[in-house]
Amino acid sequence: MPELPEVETTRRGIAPAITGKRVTAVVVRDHRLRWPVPADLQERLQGQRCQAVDRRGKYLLLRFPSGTLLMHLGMSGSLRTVPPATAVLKHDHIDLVFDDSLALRLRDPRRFGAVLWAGENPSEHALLASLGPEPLTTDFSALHLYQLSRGRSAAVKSFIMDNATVVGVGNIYASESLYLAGIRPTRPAGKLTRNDCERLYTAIVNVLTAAIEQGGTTLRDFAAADGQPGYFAQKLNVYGREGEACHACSTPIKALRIGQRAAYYCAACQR
DNA sequence: CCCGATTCCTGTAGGC
DNA sequence: TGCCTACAGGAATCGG
Repeated sequence: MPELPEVETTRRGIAPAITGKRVTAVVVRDHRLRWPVPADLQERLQGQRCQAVDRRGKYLLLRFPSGTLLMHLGMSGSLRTVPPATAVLKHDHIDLVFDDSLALRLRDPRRFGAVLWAGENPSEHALLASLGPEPLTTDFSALHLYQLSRGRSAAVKSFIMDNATVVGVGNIYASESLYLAGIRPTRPAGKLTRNDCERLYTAIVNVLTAAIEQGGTTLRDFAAADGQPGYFAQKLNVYGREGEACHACSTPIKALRIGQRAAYYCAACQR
């Protein structure tokens, strides 16, 4: 399930492989993603050189002279760099072929991902315009969490998973961050103290940073551009560990549903 | 504005 | 073994 660390791992994998290379072919085998893949992708990209691969939240931004290609991995998407002749498997929906020698191949079984053309000012694109701060930059802070949460009754877990609060925190890292911060996921966001927000801020930054260092979390589908899994799953404290012992106090981890999503926490360590 | 529920999709796991 | 159902979740969208 690609969250920020998985998308960043993907970015780091594909950027050196395609930056500076020219698109020689675009193959769209299935245009039915979250939104239809633009029919004019080939003519927009043909002959264009990829200038950079950036990331905004969980979106990858492939920069070309004529504009930016937005890619989102949804929940089951992955990007690999493969020789163009590599056998196509089920769910391999799109190839961007570079210099006739390398294909950037999008695989997405559940098709929740997106590939969209954003033009020359992608930050003005509707999908990017209202995103909150990047968690690993100085745009994000404890004060931001504190101020934005005032008067909010939603559970803090829903609050930090909202991309308007901060980008990149999905279901796994939300539970992990709240565990590290010692905060129950059900707490109304508006009841967080300044100190809570300090600990939550630090926890989010630390957990995302550590996950990137491990190449992300592979539970089932996720793989980096070279096909390798991420190893952060070995470091999870609460996610998916219902009934297992808390690493700190041995209390069995509890699970519940918040906003139709599984949440995991230690009732002893988190208040 | 805010918030919770619904929706999209397919593979997998669990129950019987 | 096979069939059925529930569940996984990013995030837009909708209804209250």
